[in-house]
Amino acid sequence: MQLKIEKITAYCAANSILLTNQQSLIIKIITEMSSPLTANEILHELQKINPKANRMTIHRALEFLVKNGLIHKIAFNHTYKLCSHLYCKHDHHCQILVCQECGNQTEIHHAQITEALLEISKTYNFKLANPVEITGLCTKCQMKGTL
Amino acid sequence: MQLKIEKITAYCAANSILLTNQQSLIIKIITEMSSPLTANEILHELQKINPKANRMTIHRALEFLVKNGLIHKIAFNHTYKLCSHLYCKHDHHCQILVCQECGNQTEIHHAQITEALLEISKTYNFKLANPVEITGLCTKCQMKGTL
DNA sequence: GACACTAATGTTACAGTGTAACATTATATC
DNA sequence: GATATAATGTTACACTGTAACATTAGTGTC
Repeated sequence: MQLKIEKITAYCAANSILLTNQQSLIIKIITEMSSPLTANEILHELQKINPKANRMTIHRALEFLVKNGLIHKIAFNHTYKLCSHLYCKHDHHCQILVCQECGNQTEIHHAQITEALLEISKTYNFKLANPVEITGLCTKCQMKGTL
Repeated sequence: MQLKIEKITAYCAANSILLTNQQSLIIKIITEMSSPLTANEILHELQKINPKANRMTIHRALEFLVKNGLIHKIAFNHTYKLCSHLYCKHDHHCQILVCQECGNQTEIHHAQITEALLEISKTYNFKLANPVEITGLCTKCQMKGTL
């Protein structure tokens, strides 16, 4: 965990990103939680430290963090998670397998898809954002369905 | 336009999907609009015909239509659009380029990505849903950004 | 047709996500 | 310290979606 925080600090320094206290707190909350969090969940955590915090606090910070590439927003279930660029070697493109049932997310970096995406980007003159969300059913939830 | 409606009817017949009047109206609204609609936009259209219609009406119908493969829900900007299976030859997998700025959507069927997705599905035992949303900036909005 | 049963729809109330507009507080710069 | 700028707090709002229950419409059985 400490490792992740250190990498975030290093990343910010390297990209001259200045985090305020509140922004640091929020990214710390996201880092420390094992699963992706919704804005509300982050808010509840933050309010334990800063009772004045409210929705705006969260959304402004999240917008900032997303814009600076520190976290991903997963549109499918409105969750936010640490961007893996910060603690793995993969560089640019990532894909996230999102389970429609349980919301579980698996971040992958698949060369074949990445390559295809780059081709699409050229063909359609479409500037790719990250990550690509691939929705479906995880192994567990497929099993549940057949019970 | 008429063509699309006919294909929908044929698809429903072939898959023994029975649409109620209201469901038919809603899919007609989605079909007739050129761009993907939000639930609210569909509601406003529907209320012109059925003033009693409300949010529940829409969401129940949309859920039904999504489940039966007639329409896609685009999580990124909460819009619904006709599923292209109904009027094109492509069979299973489709990808949608969603512009983060203007919301414009381009549906594509890219063999390379489809192939990669099938591989991922096997590797991770992940049952794919449709479509894959690829977010980014469309050509127009890239231009705007540089002005 | 009367009845029961089921599915669809209407109604009300709520929770969650996100933004706009403006007020206040911190922070930096001179 | 005065001033400008950025961040945060506050209030109010719009939109998306669901839960729970009431009502209506449709279907089959007798």
